[in-house]
Amino acid sequence: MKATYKDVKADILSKITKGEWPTGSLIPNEVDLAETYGCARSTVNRAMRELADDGLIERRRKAGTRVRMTPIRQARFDIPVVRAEIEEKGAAYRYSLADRAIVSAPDWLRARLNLSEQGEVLHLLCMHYADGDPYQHEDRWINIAALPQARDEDFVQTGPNEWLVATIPFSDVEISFSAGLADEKLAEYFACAVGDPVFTIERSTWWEGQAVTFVRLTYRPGHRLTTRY
Amino acid sequence: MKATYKDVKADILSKITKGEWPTGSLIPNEVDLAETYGCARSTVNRAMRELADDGLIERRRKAGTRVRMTPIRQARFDIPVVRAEIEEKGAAYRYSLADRAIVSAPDWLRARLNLSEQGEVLHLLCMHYADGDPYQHEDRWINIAALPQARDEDFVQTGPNEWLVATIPFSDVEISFSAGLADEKLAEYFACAVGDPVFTIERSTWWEGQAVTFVRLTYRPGHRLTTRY
DNA sequence: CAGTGGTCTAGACCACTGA
DNA sequence: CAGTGGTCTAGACCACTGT
Repeated sequence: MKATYKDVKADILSKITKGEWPTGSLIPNEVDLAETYGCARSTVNRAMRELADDGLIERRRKAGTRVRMTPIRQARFDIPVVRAEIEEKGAAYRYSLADRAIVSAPDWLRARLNLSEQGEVLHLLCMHYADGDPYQHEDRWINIAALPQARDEDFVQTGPNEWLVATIPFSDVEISFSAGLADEKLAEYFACAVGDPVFTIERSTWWEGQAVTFVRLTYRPGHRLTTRY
Repeated sequence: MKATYKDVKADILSKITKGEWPTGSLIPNEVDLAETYGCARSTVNRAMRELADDGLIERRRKAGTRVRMTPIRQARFDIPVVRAEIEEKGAAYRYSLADRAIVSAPDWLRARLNLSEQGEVLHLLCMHYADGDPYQHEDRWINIAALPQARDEDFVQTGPNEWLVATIPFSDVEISFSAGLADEKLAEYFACAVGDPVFTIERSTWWEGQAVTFVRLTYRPGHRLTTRY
C-alpha cells in the first residue's frame, strides 16, 4: 500500500498533465507530500529529483518546487555506432575503406580542433552499407599526435569508429546536426543526384583536453533521426 | 573527509576513462566500494545509478556491474520555444503570421496523426525573425476536434507554439530531424536560392492519446543544432 | 532567520538472476 | 540457492536563499 517513488512520480506527473497543477504553480513541499503519499521524504525526493532532471519542474531551496512555465523538454538521441544502428534494423552491415592518407592538418581542421601549428593527421574516407545499399559516408580525421597507434592501423577490416570507441573509453564530445547537399563525390557514393539534400552529423572529440578526432558523417538522402519524449 | 556521491561518481569515471577499468570489465560490488570510499552503500548506489543512466555502465542483479563495451552515449538537445531560442542569442525576436485557414485534414496528415475520417484542421503558416532576418518557417496544423479553442484564436500577435505550450501543459511528442531543400516558397521567405539545403524538424504532438498538432519547422539555410556531452 | 531542498546514514527487505 | 542491485525508511545535518 505504501507508495514507491515511481508511484509518486507518476501521480505528480498526472497532476501536471491534467492541469491540476498548472504551469508556474507551486507544488507542496517534500514533507507534506511524503505525508500525503504515506512514504518517507527520500522517496518523494527521488521522484521530484527525476522530474527535475526531465526538465518538468524547477526546484530551489527555500523557494520550493514549481511546474516549469515552458516545459523545457529535452530530446535524447542515442548516438550509436553505425554497425549497431544498421544491425538493429535487421539489415546486414558492410564496411569499406575508400581512402587512407597521412597529411598535415588543414587550417580549418586545426581551427576546429584547436590544434597547435604543426601536426599530422590521418585522413580516412569510409562507407557503411546496409543490406548492400549505401547508408553512411564517413569523413574521418584522426590527430596522430594524440593517437600515434592510429598510424599502424590499416582500417581495412574495421572502421575507425569502432576502433576509436575501443581505444578511447570515454571522451568529451561536441556534436552538431545540419543539412547539406550531395556534391559530385557523395552522389557517386550514394548513387543519388548531385544536389540531393543530405543529413549530416559532425562530431569533434577530445580526450583529457587533447583533440583526438573530427568526423563528418553524411547519411544517404532521406535519412531521419527520430525520437519520442 | 567522507566521500559524497559526486566524489564516488567522479572517481569511478576517472578509473574508466584512464583505462584502469577497461570496457567490459567487472566493477566491484556496492558493498565493497562503500567500504573503499568510506561511505554508505546508498551513496555508492546513487553514483552508480547515475553512471548507468548516462549509459556508461551496465548493471544486472546478481551479475554485477560492468563497464559498457560500447558506451551508448546519448546526446540531449533542449527543444526550446523559438522565441527563447532567438532571444538567448541576444537577437530581437519578431513573429509574423503569413496565412491562416480552416480546412479538412489532408490524407497525409490524417495518416501521420492517426486522425479519424472527417476532421477539420487549422492550418497556419508563420515566420520567425531574428534581428529582422528570417530565422524559422513554421508550417503548423492543429486538430480542431482536439482543441476547439484554436478556432477563436487569430494568432496574429502570438505564435501558435507559445499558445500551445500555455494551453496544453504536457504531452507525448514524436520529433524527427531531417534535411530538405528550399522550394520556391521557402526561398522567398528566406531570401535564399531554390535548392538550398535546409534543416527541418517535424513534430507530432498527442495529449491523452488524441492527436493535437503537427508542425514542420524549417530553419534558414546554414542552421546547426549543436550540443556537447 | 527560517523554510526548503540536497545529501548522507545504517539498516532492512525485496527482486531478480546466474551458477 | 545465494549474490547482487533496487528500493524504502526514519532520522539527521547541511546549504542555500527568500523574506
